[in-house]
Amino acid sequence: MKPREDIQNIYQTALAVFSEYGYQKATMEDIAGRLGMTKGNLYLYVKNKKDLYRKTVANALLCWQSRVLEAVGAETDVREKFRIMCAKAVQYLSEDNLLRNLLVRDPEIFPMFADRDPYAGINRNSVALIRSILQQGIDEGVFRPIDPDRISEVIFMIYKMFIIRMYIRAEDDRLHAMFEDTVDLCTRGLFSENA
Amino acid sequence: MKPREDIQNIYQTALAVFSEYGYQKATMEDIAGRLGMTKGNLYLYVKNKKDLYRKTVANALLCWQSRVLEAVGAETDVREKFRIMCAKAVQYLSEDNLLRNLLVRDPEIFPMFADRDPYAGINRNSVALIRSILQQGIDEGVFRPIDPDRISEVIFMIYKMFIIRMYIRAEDDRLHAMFEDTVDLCTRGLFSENA
DNA sequence: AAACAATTAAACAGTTTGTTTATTTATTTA
DNA sequence: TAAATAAATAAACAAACTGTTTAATTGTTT
Repeated sequence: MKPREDIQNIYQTALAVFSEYGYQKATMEDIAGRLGMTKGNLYLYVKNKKDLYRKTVANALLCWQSRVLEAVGAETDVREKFRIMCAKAVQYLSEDNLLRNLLVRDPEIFPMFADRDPYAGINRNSVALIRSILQQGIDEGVFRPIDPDRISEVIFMIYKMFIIRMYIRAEDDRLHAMFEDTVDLCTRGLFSENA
Repeated sequence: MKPREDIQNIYQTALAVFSEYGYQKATMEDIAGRLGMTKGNLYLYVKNKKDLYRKTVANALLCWQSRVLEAVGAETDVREKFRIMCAKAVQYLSEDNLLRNLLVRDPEIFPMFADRDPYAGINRNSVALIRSILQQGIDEGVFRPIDPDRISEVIFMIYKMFIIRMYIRAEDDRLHAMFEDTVDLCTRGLFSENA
């Protein structure tokens, strides 16, 4: 007979608790209580608190990422793919109060300058998505023949900078406008074609 | 030489911490840290944690109440006084994220049906304000000669019901409209004067 | 009814917290 | 400038809490 509790539900519930209280103040008893079980039972589903936290965060980042992937996949025009990717990445985060609040509480999840990125694997997937769109654009002759490896890292760095600014001050609408400006600048360039 | 820390600042800082984490998870070390002192020092300013919480809440309720009192005092027409009192009471709470969040975490602060009200003294002041406006209106012949003692309790009960509904679901705009409907119903009655 | 699975309740070691107090640092006074 | 006083920190302490494990109980399946 399989376990009665779904691990996805555990991650979602854990996310809510970690988001509200942060890693330190959230207790295994809090999470177990929200799940309607005792903390002893929770240990049958998860290794320990730190592992639960790490997996909870990873799960949330993956969900966010896969939503973007899905939105992009629905497009055919490579330029639209790029624009959709940029727009949805930001939109889906702004809609996810739990993940955003968690990022506020634990900025190390998504560091700007840290030596080591705890979720590097997941972020590499994001870079890979960017790279695949750039490559497709170049192959179709719709994008200029830039270095897709390097430029995908650059785009991810810029994107990350905006994400960090946005979740710190979610209500600053100027940031959204500036982000759109940046997408426009990257896609259409600065120079007028007639110059 | 007087204490270096202002008790009002302590209450305001404590409110922020209790609001964010709730009484249980908030620690004296959290509060002291926000104040830039050690928890040992904090005990020179406050008796103990429970006492600090009680006074912090009382202080927040008094601030809210005195802002309403001040807005009402600026009016001369008794009908406007009544409308302003109703409107500002709700508006000031909706603007106070810290107090509202604290009420969400600890509904016993402002109970609907509890046997005992922990802040009865402060709430009696609110009832007294309502009563004084009703009495002035009756004295001036502008209000119908209702029982000011009883009706002030009734108005406070209705007001409390709305407050509780509002801080539980702060984003439900229908409640604001319904509250205004209620104020209108109370002030102008249901029957048309021409009937 | 027995076996197995899932969960709870209890236990435990380590950590944290509320509170107090000894010590140190800062300020004032003579 | 030294002594006295005030304010704060650091350390201590008892109690409570927490992460984790395990014995006992309850639920389900065979």
